[in-house]
Amino acid sequence: MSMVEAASSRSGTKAAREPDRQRGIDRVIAVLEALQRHHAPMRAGEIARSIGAPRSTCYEIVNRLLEAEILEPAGAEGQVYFGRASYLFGRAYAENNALHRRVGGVLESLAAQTGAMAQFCALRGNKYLVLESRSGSGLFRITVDVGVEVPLPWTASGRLLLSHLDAQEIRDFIPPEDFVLPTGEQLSVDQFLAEVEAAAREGYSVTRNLVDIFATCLAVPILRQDGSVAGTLCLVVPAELVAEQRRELLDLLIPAARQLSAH
Amino acid sequence: MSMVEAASSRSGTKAAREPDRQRGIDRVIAVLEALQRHHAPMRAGEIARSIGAPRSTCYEIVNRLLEAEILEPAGAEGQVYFGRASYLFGRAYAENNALHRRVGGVLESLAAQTGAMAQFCALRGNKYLVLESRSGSGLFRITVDVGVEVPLPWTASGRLLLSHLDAQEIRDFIPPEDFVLPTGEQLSVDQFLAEVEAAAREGYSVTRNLVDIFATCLAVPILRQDGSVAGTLCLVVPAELVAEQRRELLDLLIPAARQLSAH
DNA sequence: TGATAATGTCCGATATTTCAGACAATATGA
DNA sequence: TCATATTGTCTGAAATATCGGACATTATCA
Repeated sequence: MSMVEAASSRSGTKAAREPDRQRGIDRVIAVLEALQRHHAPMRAGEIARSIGAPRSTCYEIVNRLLEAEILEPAGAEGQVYFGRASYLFGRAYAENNALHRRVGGVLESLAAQTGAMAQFCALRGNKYLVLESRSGSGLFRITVDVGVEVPLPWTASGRLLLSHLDAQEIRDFIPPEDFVLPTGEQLSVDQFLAEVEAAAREGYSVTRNLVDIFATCLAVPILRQDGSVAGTLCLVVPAELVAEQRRELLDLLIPAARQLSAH
Repeated sequence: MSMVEAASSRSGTKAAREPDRQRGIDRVIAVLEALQRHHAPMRAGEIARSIGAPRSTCYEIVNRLLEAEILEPAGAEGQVYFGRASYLFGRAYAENNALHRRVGGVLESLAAQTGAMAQFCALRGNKYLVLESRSGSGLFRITVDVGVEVPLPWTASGRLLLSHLDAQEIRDFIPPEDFVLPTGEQLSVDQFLAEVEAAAREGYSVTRNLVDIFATCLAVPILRQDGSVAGTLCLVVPAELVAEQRRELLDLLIPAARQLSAH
């Protein structure tokens, strides 16, 4: 229920107009999520359009959030974006969350040892999300901005993050358009399901040339105490890998993820 | 106690009239600020007490914020703290804010060059706040957690952050109890005002043994285009400094702050 | 240049939300 | 053991914040 609601509020630009009038707190959350999705400063009017709220309401809310420094002016023409208070809330989260705290160091050492981009990823709604990343030493870098949502079928991690669902649930969970890769190619649902199953069996997932032309992505799950997947560690390398290189990287990645998993 | 805490919640704003009923959005903000001040997970009931809100209202709001992942469960006994969404909002701020982005690198190089703790600080309400810090190489480290509010008279930066106020305004601005140093010693208001004036004249401020027994703190202002103080850069060293050492550190600090100031 | 579309602010009515208090279920302590 | 305090959940009703729309300004563009 809440999942569906949250998912639709995140993905749906023009969600069905359910009640005539929405709760204030929901509007506040919608404003913040809209800004995060847009990933750049917006004007109050734009935000109102994007969340389907009356302009007057949106101005009211934005102004109050500005006062609290949760938002701040950003840009010369009345745009707003996240403010200092938001920053401090985020720091507080990172400091307090044991997993997150440990992830930083692990990513750093992975990036240093492999020269690749190392990332910590998780599920959010029905999308994949990079929560933390460290770039390797390589000249060419493959980056996904932290906080940007990406369709699950586009990523190696996506094959690991669905282990709590069965085949039918996965079909229902992922919107059909997400099976169209950024290259324009259509990924077959059956193939994806097979890959999800294989990933669960093997305990890792490797994909090639999915998002970018020349990139291999290796992902392994970080597990909670109950065995469910809390997130993934993943390495992105701008190259084909021979079997031996692949093994080497997995031999670094798997212990790293085990170290982060609840014992 | 709860009233005191609630009233002090952001000093200056519209503290005056408290109607028996508060806006939902204000309650949301109060909840988030209470958690940030407390700097640790809290239960819904505790939060209610700390912000002076009815318990039922507080539960309602906390539950909605949990759904949005702005808060998340933290601790075995129903405590909550900032969640993943808060983290992403904070990252978004840090990525978008030009000053903040540049500060990271500058602090790093200051910490590396001096071996001291380097911090980026600003004014928030009538308190001093560390927004970013990098620790030096030294064995003994002097740290203030990011996001913790500290009375202005306790810090070197505090002498620089008040340049927009005149003497009388400063007297009104800073609560009397803030002139009691953590050592228990009472700082005279006149002396503080003299130091503020000196800091403005010199363009830097150095304090000794204010917060901790063996620490010298050097701070210089980062200026906005209009000449007002946007924040400070500061170095904390666990030692007395002879004039020459002091000069050396200032010669690193001052250009660093100029580099960050709007040209 | 005039016509059209946005922007930011303000207002009154009413649908929604806050609040107080009751409640059962636990925790705490004498 | 009983008495007392605390927790999390619900409820109805009063109070207010949301909403639609109007209003001047300011952009945009034919």
